Amino acid sequence: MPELPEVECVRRSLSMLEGGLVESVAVARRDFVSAPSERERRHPMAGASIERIDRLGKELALVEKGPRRLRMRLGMTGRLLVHPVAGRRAPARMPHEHVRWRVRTAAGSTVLLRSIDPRRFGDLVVFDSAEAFEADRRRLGPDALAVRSADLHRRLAGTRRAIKIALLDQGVLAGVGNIYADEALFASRIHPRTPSNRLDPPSVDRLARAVRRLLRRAIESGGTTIRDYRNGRDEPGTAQRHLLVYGRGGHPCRRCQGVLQHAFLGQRTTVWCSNCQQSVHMT
DNA sequence: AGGCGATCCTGAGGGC
DNA sequence: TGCCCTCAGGATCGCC
Repeated sequence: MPELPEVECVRRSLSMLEGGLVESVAVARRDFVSAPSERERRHPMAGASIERIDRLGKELALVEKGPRRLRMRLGMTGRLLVHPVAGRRAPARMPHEHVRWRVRTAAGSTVLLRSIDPRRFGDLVVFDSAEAFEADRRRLGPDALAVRSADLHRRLAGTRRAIKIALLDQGVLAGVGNIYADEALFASRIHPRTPSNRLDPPSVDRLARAVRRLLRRAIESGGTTIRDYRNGRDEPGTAQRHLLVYGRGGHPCRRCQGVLQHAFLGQRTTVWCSNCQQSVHMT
């Protein structure tokens, strides 16, 4: 469920971990973790000296001052929560808490990082080398927050798939999900069924600008919370207030007052305004 | 190549 | 109140 802005807000809320040391790890659900060895699967990132938490698209990575990398994907319902540990007693396991790390921070306090994911569409993957991690990351296209118009145009020129489908393909563009895809297409006045390779450079430029602006503003609002999303401090965001089309099928368009259309496209609910987004005429 | 369906799961919300 | 059905912010795989 979290898309790029939500994942970035989680990343920022984990900043106190940078420079910290992983003192212990407890895995409650081993099938939530993949790793190159059974030992690492049982104790992912044990003993790591944390260099930083980084992000590409919707994927986070815990990077140690050593060869290991932990890829963290939140799927639809994943959360990463950090909170201080007062005293020696560890808090009780939360429902669907699959892994917890005890971290001694650079500031000298002790915190708990917990991975919680009810639906388990997310996952945790340990890589034993920077090279293996980088190879995995090559699946992903450019980060949507900084995508260049010319780059996006080149990637869309090679496919006839509907633009809505292409935007959701993380190999084309990393970070856009169902909410921001619909919002960006509305903002740039592009019909979701438009074949990607039929978008001219000015249209792709409007789209790229809309994607960057919407994601940036959503981050500033702390992300979009429809139901589950919370950052690492368990705080919801407020970007849902700015949504113009997502979840509004059948309701009036904010721009022209016409009725917003909705249909399934690529197995995802897609909402658009057939008056404002006319780049393809329905047959 | 790409469209489609199934799959992995749990929980919230609506209708009756 | 309770039960059943539908839907959900994601990603992958196999089949045609």
